Amino acid sequence: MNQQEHILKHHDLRITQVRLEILQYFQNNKNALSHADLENNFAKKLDRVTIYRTLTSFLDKGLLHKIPDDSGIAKYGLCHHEGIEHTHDDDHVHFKCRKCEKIECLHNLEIPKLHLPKKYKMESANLLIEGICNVCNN
Amino acid sequence: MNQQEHILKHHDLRITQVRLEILQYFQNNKNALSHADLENNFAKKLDRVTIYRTLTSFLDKGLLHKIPDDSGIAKYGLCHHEGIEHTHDDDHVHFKCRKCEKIECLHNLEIPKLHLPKKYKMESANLLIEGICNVCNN
DNA sequence: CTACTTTTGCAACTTTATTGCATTTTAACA
DNA sequence: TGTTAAAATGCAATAAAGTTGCAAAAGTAG
Repeated sequence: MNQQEHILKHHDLRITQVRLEILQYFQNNKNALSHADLENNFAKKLDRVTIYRTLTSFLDKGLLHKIPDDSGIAKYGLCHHEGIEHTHDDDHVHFKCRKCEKIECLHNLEIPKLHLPKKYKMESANLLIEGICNVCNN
Repeated sequence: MNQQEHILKHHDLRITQVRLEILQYFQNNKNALSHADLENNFAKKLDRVTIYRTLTSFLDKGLLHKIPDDSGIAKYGLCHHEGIEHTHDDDHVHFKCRKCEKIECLHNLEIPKLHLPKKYKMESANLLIEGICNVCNN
């Protein structure tokens, strides 16, 4: 059983050709991907609906997370605890470049603690930073 | 000239019946609103397209801001410097309730400073916190 | 009031996402 | 390994979200 198969198994997902390919594509790509990105990449090869359903099941099983974005188009990124055991990391920092429009996860950054108003209970947090990324900043 | 008319004028927007009503609706509603929310509220009264275009022009003129959300549906909230002069506040903290699904702006909170990796330039930041809001937390 | 510009509503269309169902693939177990 | 039950896939149809072009109506400056 190779690495990807292991990851699927570990997330309680059946091992299928489609899932292996989509997982691989996410692994090869450090940026957040939308359904449209996948559809283009797998043009003719995979059905639109299959891609939607694969994204949904990856999401349900905690292999992917949704990335909040103000574009109005859902984007997804790998959760970075596929290796072996790890508690789920609910907090993410994402960076969206104003120039190239790409979104990436900044895994090494932590969201600072914050004091919420009374009776609010925080369960997760997502910080979206916009600006110019290291590639475009020359 | 009443308060709303003043706000429109101040944002370089023509004063029209449609805009006054939509602005009023945002003012009466402390939560983030989607196009669908407006469409329901103004059912039959306003055209879908007019609502889209009004949202867009409010956005362009800085009267509304988009709220990043992982639902894949664009949401909008009032920028809180309509009163008189004020520099544009690019940073927002939003709270989304897992129960009632409502999103609200937490105006009094500030996003803590963060140290970005080399060559990244930050221009704005949006923090989305999910959990249970004060109303649902009983 | 007039002339000009912007906004609105309608119709058509594109893009994004969902649902139902028949067929194929996966995985468990004899 | 072959058989079977359950889940995944592809296709067709449909729904929901967002956009474009154009003519009529409303707003604004002189």
